[in-house]
Amino acid sequence: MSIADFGRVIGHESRVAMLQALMGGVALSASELAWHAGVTNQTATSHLNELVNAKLLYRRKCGRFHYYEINGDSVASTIEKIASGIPVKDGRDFRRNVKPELKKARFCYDHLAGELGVEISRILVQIEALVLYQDSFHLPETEHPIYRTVGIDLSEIRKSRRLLCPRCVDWTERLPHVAGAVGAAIAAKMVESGFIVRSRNERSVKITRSGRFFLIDKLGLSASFFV
Amino acid sequence: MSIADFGRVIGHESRVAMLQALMGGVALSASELAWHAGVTNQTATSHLNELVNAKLLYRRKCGRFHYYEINGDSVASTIEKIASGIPVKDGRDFRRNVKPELKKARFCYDHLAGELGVEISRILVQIEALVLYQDSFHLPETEHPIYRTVGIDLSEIRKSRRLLCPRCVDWTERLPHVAGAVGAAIAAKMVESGFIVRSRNERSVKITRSGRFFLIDKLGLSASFFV
DNA sequence: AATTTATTTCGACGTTCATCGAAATATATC
DNA sequence: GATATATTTCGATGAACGTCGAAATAAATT
Repeated sequence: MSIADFGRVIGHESRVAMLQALMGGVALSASELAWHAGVTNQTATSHLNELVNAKLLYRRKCGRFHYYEINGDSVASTIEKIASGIPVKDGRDFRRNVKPELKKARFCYDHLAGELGVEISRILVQIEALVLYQDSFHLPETEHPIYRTVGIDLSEIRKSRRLLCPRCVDWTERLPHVAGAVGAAIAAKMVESGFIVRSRNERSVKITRSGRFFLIDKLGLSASFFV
Repeated sequence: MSIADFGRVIGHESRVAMLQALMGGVALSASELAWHAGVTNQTATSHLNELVNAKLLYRRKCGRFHYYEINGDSVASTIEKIASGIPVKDGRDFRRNVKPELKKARFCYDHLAGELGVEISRILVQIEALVLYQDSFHLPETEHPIYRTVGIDLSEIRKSRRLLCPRCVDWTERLPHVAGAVGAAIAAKMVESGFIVRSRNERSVKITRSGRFFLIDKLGLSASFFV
């Protein structure tokens, strides 16, 4: 593949957003990547086909889910080199301009991101309801009771062909939050229980009063988190 | 500049051809780069403006000549990283498919390239009519008599605002040949003297019988060069 | 078997990009 | 001053690209 072909493939924000979402070796599904790129699934399919044909991404099917990952270290390091080596017009840290409500808590496709997503993930690891092993989340062999407390039946979730708990890198916090079936189940159950509500712009999330109580009392979040 | 912007800028063969012609730190003029890219000067101007705006190239004027060079080591190393790190569809060495007559001797804009261009440059360095210093050609302080022998008046050429003897990297030989005012003068004088003639396709060059005599007798090329 | 979810295919539409002929401008040379 | 060379500007043209609605396909779930 020539330099020009490579340039052409990465020369669009949608494809770059997908690549960046996958940096760090995680696998994400087509719909999740469509969300990250801010396009419809049809457009995402078109872009993903190009990335796979260019051998930048690797695709594997798992039931009806199509998972994509970066195709090797050399691709990742090339993207990193471009990101770090090219002259910038504007060196400002884009994170300074994130709306506070998006930074605090928001949906990332169908799971939680932002400070809330990161903090929940961190606490689940701390109480050993999740294991962070070699930069990836895993469920422990013995089911932690917190899932029942929240109303999540892990044995049912385990039956899914969807990845259970891939690590999603938070673009505002630059720390990981849990995605996949477990991440989605946590988010769905919190909506169902009235602990969080989606805001009108469908991205940011408001934590309700009962949600605040639940997060402090049951999950052990610090009260200072809500200041 | 974002990854996508960078990708878009290098995502066309014409701009990549210009960047590649400039790898190694040489400076080439707009018309020379148009030639390398295989486009008209108007098209080249458009592309060069983009490369300069993206801060990949640096432009400086010298009289009516506009010279371009790679804008720093980080740009060069990023391009090299892309060239070496990306997955290739077809690993064949493209040089295998070069027509023999193009490989042997051809014009590169207005100076000689191919085996002939490289060999003439090598011999000029050997007899100290050119100095290869820090990967660049230079004229020696004392004018070498070979130029008068060929019919070239260096004192007149020195008056030109054009670069005298930049190093042009031969894409078939991967060795340098001399470009600029000196390179052009050598080629022009050899045409004028009937030592070489342009072929009908305007790229390859045929060495005439008298040219062969001249190159062996006056410049010291080995007879085996013409086998 | 019916319904739902994930993804792809199809086709239309609008935008972006790269090209060059003609003409103009800037910088020499004669 | 006239002419030549290097380069740019202008405008038109055609190709390439990215989008999504509608519909279809594949793999679940009910």
